[in-house]
Amino acid sequence: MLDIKLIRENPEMVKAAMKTRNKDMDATVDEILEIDAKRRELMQVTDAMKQEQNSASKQIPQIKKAGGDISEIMARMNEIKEKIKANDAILSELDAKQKTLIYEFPNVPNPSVPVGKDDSENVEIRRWGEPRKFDFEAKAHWDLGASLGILDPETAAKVTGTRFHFYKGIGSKLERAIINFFLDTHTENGYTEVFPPFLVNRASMTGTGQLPKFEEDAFKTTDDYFLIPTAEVPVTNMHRDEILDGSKLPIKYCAYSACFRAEAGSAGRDTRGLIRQHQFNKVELVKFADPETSYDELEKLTNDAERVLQLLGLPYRVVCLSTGDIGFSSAKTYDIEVWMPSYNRYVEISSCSNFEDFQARRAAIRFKKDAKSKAQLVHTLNGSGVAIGRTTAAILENFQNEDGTVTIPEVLVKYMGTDIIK
RNA sequence: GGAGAGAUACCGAAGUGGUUAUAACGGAACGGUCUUGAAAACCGUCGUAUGGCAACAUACCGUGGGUUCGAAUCCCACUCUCUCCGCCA
Repeated sequence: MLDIKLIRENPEMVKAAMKTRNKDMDATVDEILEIDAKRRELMQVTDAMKQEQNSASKQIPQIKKAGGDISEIMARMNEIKEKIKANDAILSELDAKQKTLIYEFPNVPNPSVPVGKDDSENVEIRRWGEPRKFDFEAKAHWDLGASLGILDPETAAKVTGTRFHFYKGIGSKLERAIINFFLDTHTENGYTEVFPPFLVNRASMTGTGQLPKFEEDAFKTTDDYFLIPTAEVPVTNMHRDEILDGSKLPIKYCAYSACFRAEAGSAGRDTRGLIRQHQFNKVELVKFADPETSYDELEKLTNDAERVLQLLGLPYRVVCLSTGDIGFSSAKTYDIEVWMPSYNRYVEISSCSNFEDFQARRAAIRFKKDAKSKAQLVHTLNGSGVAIGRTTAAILENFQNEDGTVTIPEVLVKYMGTDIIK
């Protein structure tokens, strides 16, 4: 969430920033400011009454002890008591209203983000590898999955529903091999591996920005636990309400998790294959960084995610999302897109973002530069490193052979115990 | 699932209706004295948020309500943690 002081002091800047996101938030900004002014005014009046109440409460026992008359003071206290109660009720109402508005208010994009109306104005930063030219008719991964007997959406549809998969045999092993390869690569690169809970509470979902605005996108259990849409949620919230040691920054985690997404509003899109599932696997990278270096850390994090694709030999490109396409909580996002022959285009496989202090303010994640300095908000970053299901799809499609077999990338052979799927 | 104990600041912990909750006491941390240096000892400092130009004020004892002129303390509800028993991958 944004700092109320930022909105208070730079309302026009905030309004303009929201317009670059194609969001006219002028009325909301004005409403927030109006509530803020009312709140502060009432707060001053009420605090003064509380002050009177506090000092009177100290005098009462002394007057009583001295045998004085307290009836007059008591009458005044009774009067004040009611007023304070009434004011506090209004104040908490104003607070709640303001909180709702601010919690549902998007982040301000970083000035380096290209201004654009939607994904068509994202800016390509670099490409790696060459999309393969097939001298035979290349199959989509769902067809390969069926012919090789390793992907089974039909049984999953019976057991659960659409947008779920059974992986079978060597296919299941491939998914597992990719997870292990990614975790090994990132831990060798200085990330601490964590295995998080896949269910989190409401406070955690609020901390990273999924709630309250996007509740319909989340799966919720009967006990008010939410299935995580990404490991970003449990891992970032590990340090919720904490003050971190500045000398330990940046803190870097990698985590495997299953991810659960309702995919509300994407009916009819990517209905075949592994691209858009209600449950998918992902290895996530999360960083807690000093604000002074967080944008360097974003570049490094993106490179770290790219590295696993390079090692696999999968062609990809990196795009910087325009203001019209970046997510609610993000200040800047790079998407990594892998070449997917069946789509004949690059498809998102990772999203690397700097949230600046947007999540840290919600989740109260701070750090002290050293023992003497005041606690300040950290910058949080994360990126997929990378999505597993889409990697499986990309491997099947990019490394397929004319006879319907699939060649396993060199780096995965030791995890697979074979160099071919047939 | 049954029984019990607990939640106070960075950590431990005292406080059971007012008159020291910034909060006793101990430790950690920070500054200093001493020392060639370190340790020890001694002295000092050592919460957060909000509002206010400031002086300062207010709020915060797991969370939310209630009683009271006044609540960490009394009442109600809830959450979480720990111990024992049962069950269980």
